[in-house]
Amino acid sequence: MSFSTKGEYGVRLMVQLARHYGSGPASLAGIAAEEDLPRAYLEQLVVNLREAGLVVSTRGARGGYELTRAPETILMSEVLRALEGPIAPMMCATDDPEHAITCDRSARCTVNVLWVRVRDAITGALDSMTLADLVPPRLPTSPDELQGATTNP
Amino acid sequence: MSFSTKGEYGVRLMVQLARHYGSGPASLAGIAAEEDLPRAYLEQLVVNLREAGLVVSTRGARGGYELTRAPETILMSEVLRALEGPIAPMMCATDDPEHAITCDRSARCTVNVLWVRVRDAITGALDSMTLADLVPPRLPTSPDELQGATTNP
DNA sequence: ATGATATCCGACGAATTCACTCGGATATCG
DNA sequence: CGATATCCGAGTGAATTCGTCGGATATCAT
Repeated sequence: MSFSTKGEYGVRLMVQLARHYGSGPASLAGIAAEEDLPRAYLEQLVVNLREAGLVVSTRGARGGYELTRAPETILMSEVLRALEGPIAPMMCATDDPEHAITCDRSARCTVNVLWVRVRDAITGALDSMTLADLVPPRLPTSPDELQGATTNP
Repeated sequence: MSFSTKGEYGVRLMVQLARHYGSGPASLAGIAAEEDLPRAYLEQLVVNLREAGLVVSTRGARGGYELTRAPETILMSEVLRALEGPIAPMMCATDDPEHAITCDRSARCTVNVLWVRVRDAITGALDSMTLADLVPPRLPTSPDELQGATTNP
């Protein structure tokens, strides 16, 4: 019962992109270095994020990835769905109406309600957080930050 | 992001034991037949349930397994912890204080709060349900059920 | 006592998934 | 042109999952 590294690394990747939000594209090589993650593996993860429309890429030198929306508007449920597929603690309780599989036991199956409740609990928690909630706050101790940074813009 | 068949089969096994609760031990062979599950595999799962003190076994002919407590008092969180180990969507957010592993990134890691919230959501959902909630209600349509069964005992 | 029924226990194995790596094609900036 | 990136498909070693199998032990019924 756990998320894979796809979810873990992907979320950390997205947090980094959130930090760079508004300052042009960030390269995977840079993020891989900052987070100490395998670059080639991130390359695979980011495909899902791009296909989900959460990030856009610009190719070539000085290229990279950036968020398509402000971090405050990106729900963690969206991120994890993109990375790990539909949220479903059991195949008979999937999030995705497309992949909904009614098991042959559906009639007499009383266990289903358990998985549905667990699923709803998970999606509820993920819906309640945005990427912005995971971005580490800028420490106001550094003098050069007092220039443009304001706590109440 | 899903539970394994260990969790699925184990819960179904426990539901069957809940149905037989009070009528002596139920054999794995019988349950495997009722639920259409591989008997030899159930044998492995039930070890965890026994070690967790949720069931007791009686060996020999007419033996089997039975719940150690009433279904109403058995939380689903207990069942799934016995079957799948500590509830932890990520290793840095485990349920079990023994296995608590503070990752080396703990200081600067802002993502941890996400997994903790997800974990708490899951455990909350599992804590809110007991085995009794998953036992299919007896249908009152059968005449011979009207004898001893009452909706308000 | 004997045989049928069960749990108990360890080992084994096939299939799948995980967590990557590698090589090269394509696009863009300076 | 050349450095820097994304893009894309394929491959791989290790681990996990999902079982199976064989036999030892314990108990009940006859």
